[in-house]
Amino acid sequence: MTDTGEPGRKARPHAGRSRNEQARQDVLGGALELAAETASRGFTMEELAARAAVSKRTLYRWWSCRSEVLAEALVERALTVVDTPASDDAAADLRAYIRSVYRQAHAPQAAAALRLLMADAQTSPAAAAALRAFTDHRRDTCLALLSRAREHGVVPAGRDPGVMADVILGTVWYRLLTADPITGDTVADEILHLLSR
Amino acid sequence: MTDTGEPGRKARPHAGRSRNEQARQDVLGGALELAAETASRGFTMEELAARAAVSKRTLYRWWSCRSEVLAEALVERALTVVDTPASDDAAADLRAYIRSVYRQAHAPQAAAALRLLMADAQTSPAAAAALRAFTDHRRDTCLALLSRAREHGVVPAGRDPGVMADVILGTVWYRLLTADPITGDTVADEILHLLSR
Amino acid sequence: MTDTGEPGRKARPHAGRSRNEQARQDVLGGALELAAETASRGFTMEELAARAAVSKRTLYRWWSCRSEVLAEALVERALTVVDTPASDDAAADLRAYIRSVYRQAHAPQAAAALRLLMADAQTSPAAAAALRAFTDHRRDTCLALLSRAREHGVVPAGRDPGVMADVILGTVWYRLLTADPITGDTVADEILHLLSR
Amino acid sequence: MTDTGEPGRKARPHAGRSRNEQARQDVLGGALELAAETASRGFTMEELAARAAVSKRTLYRWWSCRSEVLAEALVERALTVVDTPASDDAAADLRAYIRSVYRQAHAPQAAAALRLLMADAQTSPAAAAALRAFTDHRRDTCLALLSRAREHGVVPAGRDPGVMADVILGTVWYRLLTADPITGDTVADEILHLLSR
DNA sequence: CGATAAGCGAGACGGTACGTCAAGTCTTTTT
DNA sequence: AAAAAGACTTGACGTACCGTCTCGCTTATCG
Repeated sequence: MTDTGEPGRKARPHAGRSRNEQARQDVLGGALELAAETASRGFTMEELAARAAVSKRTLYRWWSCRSEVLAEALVERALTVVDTPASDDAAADLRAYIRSVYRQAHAPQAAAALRLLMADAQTSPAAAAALRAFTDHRRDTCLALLSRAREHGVVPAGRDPGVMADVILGTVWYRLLTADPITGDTVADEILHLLSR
Repeated sequence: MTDTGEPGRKARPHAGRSRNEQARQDVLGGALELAAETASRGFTMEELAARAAVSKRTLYRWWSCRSEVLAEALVERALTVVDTPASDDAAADLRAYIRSVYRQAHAPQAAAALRLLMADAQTSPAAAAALRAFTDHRRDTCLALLSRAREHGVVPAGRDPGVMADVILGTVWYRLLTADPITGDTVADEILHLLSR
Repeated sequence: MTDTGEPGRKARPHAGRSRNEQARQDVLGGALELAAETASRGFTMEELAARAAVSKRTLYRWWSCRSEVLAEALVERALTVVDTPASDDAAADLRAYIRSVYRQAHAPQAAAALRLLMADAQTSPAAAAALRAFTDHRRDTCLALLSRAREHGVVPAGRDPGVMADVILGTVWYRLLTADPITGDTVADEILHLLSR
Repeated sequence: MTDTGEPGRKARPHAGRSRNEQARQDVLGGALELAAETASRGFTMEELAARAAVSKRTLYRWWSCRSEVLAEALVERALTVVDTPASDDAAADLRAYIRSVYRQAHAPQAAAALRLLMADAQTSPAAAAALRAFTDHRRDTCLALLSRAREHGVVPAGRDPGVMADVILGTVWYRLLTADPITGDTVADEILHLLSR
């Protein structure tokens, strides 16, 4: 192959076949779809391979376990992206954040994926690590918003911010895992009320 | 036939060999021990059968799945019993309850069993039902205490009691499932602070 | 223990409830029925207990295995009794005997029971012993008839009587075990022809 | 490859890992060994898997039941191949064939395998089919030899060839199944004598 | 007649093997 | 090198039947 007109020069001249991006997308999308479709029983790696029309070998070449696929899918599809606004109104920012977190627990695919991730985390250190990446990141965002909120007197200064973050995130996880439907923004606002002053 | 009170009725109060209570206890105890010992990976029904020196057939005769064993073990061993005091001091009662719930999340066997139960509940309707029995019961107790606390002005009247209960229980579940250690009564007291007034 | 001076004394010739003859008949009859009904797969002791409305305990109290039940059933129901005539005509006697043996292989219950017996005999010494009781007895009868037939010049004198008996019995067993239907007395007569002179 | 006549055809003659021939041989050999070693009780698929150092999954992937393994082993190892000579002497050919059949019933592995096959055939349609493949093939060979023998006046013309074949094969099966030892070629020759003229 | 002892149904029990399933690895061929 | 296809080991699954063992009758015989 002469490859005459390729301006973007590839540094490695000897690097074999390149990764199939389509297959990657099929796997990530398939994982989310399967998670939602098989919500009551979970899905297997074999099902995922079949759904994505990908060999098991390819699956395991790029991801070590189901949780890793789920984690990457959630990131890739921006399903766990929550608003982290930074307006002048610290109270409104915190409210928007909490609402965003609670709304996400509604989205079928994200909800199903998160539930599987949490389930796997209980019996697999690898899954626990994958889950931890989420929770830590989200907790940091929450703490930052709480910090600003405290500076502006939105939340009381004497309370432990870590506990407040756990209250915000723990309550939504609990509802998610026990399959309680959360309708509207009412619960999110109620939580904020409890933490305010 | 004399048997005046029950004409034509065959009493037959017993039939066949009676259930082996020792085996039952061995299974329930073994499940809790194994849950704690294999916390990072979970245990199988075969492991449990071997540990309890019981045949798989006997295991499945009485329990349909791991979750059912765990649920019964938690009840049998009173590991989920929390204080539900009813003194004159509604605030003290609520505090004692919350502390009790959080302390329980410390006990290695109860904690491990609850984590497995929650994990199974995500992929098995049967496990979800077994888990629900706990959460519903505990939530009811919590709501009753919150109700009294509200009457005595310990917690604000305007807030949704359901959300408050979810905050109390959700936060401890979240810490339990993400394997964060909770030391002392500080978190419990902090939660109560947030809900008070 | 006092019983000092009673060597070889039978303390109690009989005590306790006597055996239930009805149950015994139900088992023997049920075994033959089941053998015929489940000819293509065989039946289990549990099926037999259910069919005879008898407990497994009772089954195993009187018979050690399926083959023993079958053997007793065949004897009890006289299903393996073949004509052993002793008329003046040695040739007619032998013919009648062979026809009787071949006809028996037609009777559904006897045929099914014999096939199971032979199958069990291949993997169980106990069953092999039970089967041997039949084959030996039948072979003896056959040899006696052959001996008289030889004396009367019906069959040649130079041939080994043991082999002739095996030819007569082996051929019918072979047809039975390979599920080939044997219709009428033709095969029996053909066998006799081959052995005659 | 030019592949001129098949436009647009996906050749794809092979894909994926090829079957492990060593494992196959280990299974077939192990089956025969086990059959001979455990002649009095039979062997299980689990024993065979262990003996052949092969997983149960692989066993069941290629063979549906024990009988299928045995049948293939007998064919593969040529243990059921009998001489089918076609010399000028039709009598000698028939004699050689019968002797060959009877000698085979001596070989410990073949004998044990055939006994298990016959036993399974009584309680499993699949095994019956596997057995039938043997018996039919062998019967055809026998009938062909008998036909030639009849043409040359070795056996009488008036007799049913099917019955003669059953006599030859049935007698050896009967001796095999009732575990009677057959020594030397005497029985084979005796059978031939009975059928001759 | 009451004690003794065996028979009996029901069914729990420890075992062994069953045949299946998913996990994760490895090999072959094609791209 | 990556990929699809698929064979492979491992180990757990949940079930079936085995043969044994209570359990609480019932029923016959004998002291």
